[in-house]
Amino acid sequence: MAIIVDKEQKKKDIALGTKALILKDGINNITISQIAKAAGIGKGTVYEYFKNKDEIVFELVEILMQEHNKQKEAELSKFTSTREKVKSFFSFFYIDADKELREIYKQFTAIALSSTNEDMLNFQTECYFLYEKWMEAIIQEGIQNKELKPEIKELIMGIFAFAQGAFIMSVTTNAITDLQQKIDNQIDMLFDLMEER
Amino acid sequence: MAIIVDKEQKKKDIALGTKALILKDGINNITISQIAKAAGIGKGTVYEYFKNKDEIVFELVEILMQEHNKQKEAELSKFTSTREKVKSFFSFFYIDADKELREIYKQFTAIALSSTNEDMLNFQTECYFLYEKWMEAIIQEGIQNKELKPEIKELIMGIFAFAQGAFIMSVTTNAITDLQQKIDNQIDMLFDLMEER
DNA sequence: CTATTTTGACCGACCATCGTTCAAGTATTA
DNA sequence: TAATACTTGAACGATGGTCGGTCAAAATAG
Repeated sequence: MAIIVDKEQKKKDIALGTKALILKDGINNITISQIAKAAGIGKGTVYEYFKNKDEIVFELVEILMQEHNKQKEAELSKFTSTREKVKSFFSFFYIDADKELREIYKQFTAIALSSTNEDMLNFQTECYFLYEKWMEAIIQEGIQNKELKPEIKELIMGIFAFAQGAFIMSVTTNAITDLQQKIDNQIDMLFDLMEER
Repeated sequence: MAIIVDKEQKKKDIALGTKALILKDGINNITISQIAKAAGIGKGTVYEYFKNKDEIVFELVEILMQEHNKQKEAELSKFTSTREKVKSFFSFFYIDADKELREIYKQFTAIALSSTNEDMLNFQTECYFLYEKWMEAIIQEGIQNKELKPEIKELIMGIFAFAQGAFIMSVTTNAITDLQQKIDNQIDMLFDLMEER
């Protein structure tokens, strides 16, 4: 036997090594050669770890999302009011701290829309269910405290799609100038309707 | 001077000539040569009318959207209840009749997310404001009839983003099985909350 | 009316680039 | 040394995009 490299770790290293480049120019505007150079490996080696350029963005999203999820989980526990928890949850779409992940996520969404990839589908599905679970727990708390009417559940789940859509619109149109205001406002309206008084 | 062709018309002809191919294989999986062949012109001629492949999808979206908007405008006037009008408005995202436009729209969204193009941004912005205008008119009617509370306005505007987001999710995850049910349900919930009784 | 020139449309051979492959090479361990 | 694991960049093939040239219609000149 000879060297055994940790394939998963090396994938991560390569992806992270090209992160800056992908953020700056977008995956469609950079070449495999540039990627190899940025990651400090040979062109052929890239193909030992990734089938194509798109998969590198996928790997990056997975890494950064996982990190993000950890932070978010900690963050959520800091808030006491249900409303603030929900707002904090969706802050991903506008806070400056998540700017990089957001850009990668944008590029990843473009990829997901134009190719069909089982792994990507499964990843996105898992994310969806994870977030749904979180949100359910948050809401449940509010309902048990008698802060909220039980009917809020499905409405709040709709905020997932709303926030995603608003984000896409903010990128693809000039019509949405203040995404945070848009999202927070929607959450406030729903909570105002659903608060037990 | 020599022959003068209607450039705009020819652009449309070329785009429509490749529609089937783009629907079948996706713009990323076909070559300019294939496009030229499908449109019955030489490869060089494609570049007389389009800067690149993406612009052909853009042209197609413009053509089909315009057509779609005409039909939708007529369709909307057929419904009497505000709720049905709103539901009909968003049926674009699931009805079988709009399947083709939806596929083109999907590919176009991927393009819009990965490149920045002034013209595309403006087009999407115009669409957004047009639909907003329509929706405002529909809602206004309901408010004046005393069917609806005035507060519904902003909530319904949120449905735009919701529907867009739910559509994206239905394509990029396995979590959304019945998009129509999801959209209709959200509309029903909002209307139930906002109906004057 | 005919010949000549001008012009716009059209085209496909050509070029440069880039994704992908693979045979050769290097490093490590037994 | 030999076997194994991994790396690599030259080479290949495909494709997006360019460009010089052709053609036919229209304008103009004679």
